[in-house]
Amino acid sequence: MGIRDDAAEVRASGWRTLAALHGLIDTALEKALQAGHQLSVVEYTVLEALSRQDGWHMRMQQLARAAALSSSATTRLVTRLEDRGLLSRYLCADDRRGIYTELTAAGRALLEAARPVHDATLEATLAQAAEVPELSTLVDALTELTPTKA
Amino acid sequence: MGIRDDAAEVRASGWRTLAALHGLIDTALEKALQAGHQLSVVEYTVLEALSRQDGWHMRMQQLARAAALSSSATTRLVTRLEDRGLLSRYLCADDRRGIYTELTAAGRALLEAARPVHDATLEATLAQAAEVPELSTLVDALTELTPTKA
DNA sequence: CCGAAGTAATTGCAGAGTCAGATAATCCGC
DNA sequence: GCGGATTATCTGACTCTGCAATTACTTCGG
Repeated sequence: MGIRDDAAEVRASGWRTLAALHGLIDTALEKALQAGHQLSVVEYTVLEALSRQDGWHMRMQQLARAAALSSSATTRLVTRLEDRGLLSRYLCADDRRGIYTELTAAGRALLEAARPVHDATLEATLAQAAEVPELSTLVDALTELTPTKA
Repeated sequence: MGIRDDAAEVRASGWRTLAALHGLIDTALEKALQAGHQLSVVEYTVLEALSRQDGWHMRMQQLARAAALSSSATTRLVTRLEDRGLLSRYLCADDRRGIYTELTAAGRALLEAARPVHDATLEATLAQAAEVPELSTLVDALTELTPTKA
């Protein structure tokens, strides 16, 4: 029981804070995107990831990593989006096991329509989190991160 | 399209980083706890939250907040844990709508057995994340947070 | 060139989450 | 102290996820 060292407790506490902030943002985005455009956060993430590959395709596997999903979940997610006409699948010539996905015009349009909602919600939620003592430090750290391509 | 300001992009990028790190840790903990003690991360979180109320009960609602779950999910989660004999429910005398939950001896024992696995996995995963350029800054920030009661 | 091993995507199944609605108990104005 | 509004929990219907098994294609040693 008391064998636990301080460092472990610090890490555990940090992890709880991270999880709390993540949950807060995730829930807020989920509601806003759902209400405004019938999009879940993962769906938005996928569209966004694809758009950043501008004009380019992405394989299912890359998409799975970008969305932090299993490949089976990715298959179904892509199917849902394809059914809604937001992206299209096509076999790739050089490796016919692979399947590429590409945004359709409708997909791009929906993404651009949803982006302001996403960004505004994110900003508002971060501001709100900054008011919570336990979260403010992490929020500050987050906004000072050097932008990466991640 | 190009109307998006830099600040929004910085926030979006930070959010992606946060989500990536969260996903990494969550998945690692999930696997480790599942493999070692048939516990999911939320289940561990609930046991841990209860233990920090030492000897004290917690209402379903508090538990729901602590685990970032809906109340219905909390009901089922508590039911699962109760079926495994890890905690017990009991009505509270002063407000008979409320239901208190309390760790059983078995629950405490399992938690103490799982804690080292949890802590070690957390440490290892953070170390691993620190090696990833996009994540290292956030990892550093996280380990320097002042411990809170959150 | 052939078969074994490895990789990409999909599908069946079971577990766990949300929302909406039901039930039960408390609180409050009259 | 009675009826309506509120609050706490639970249940039913449905969706999404991951794991394990399946199919299809590529790669590579002999």
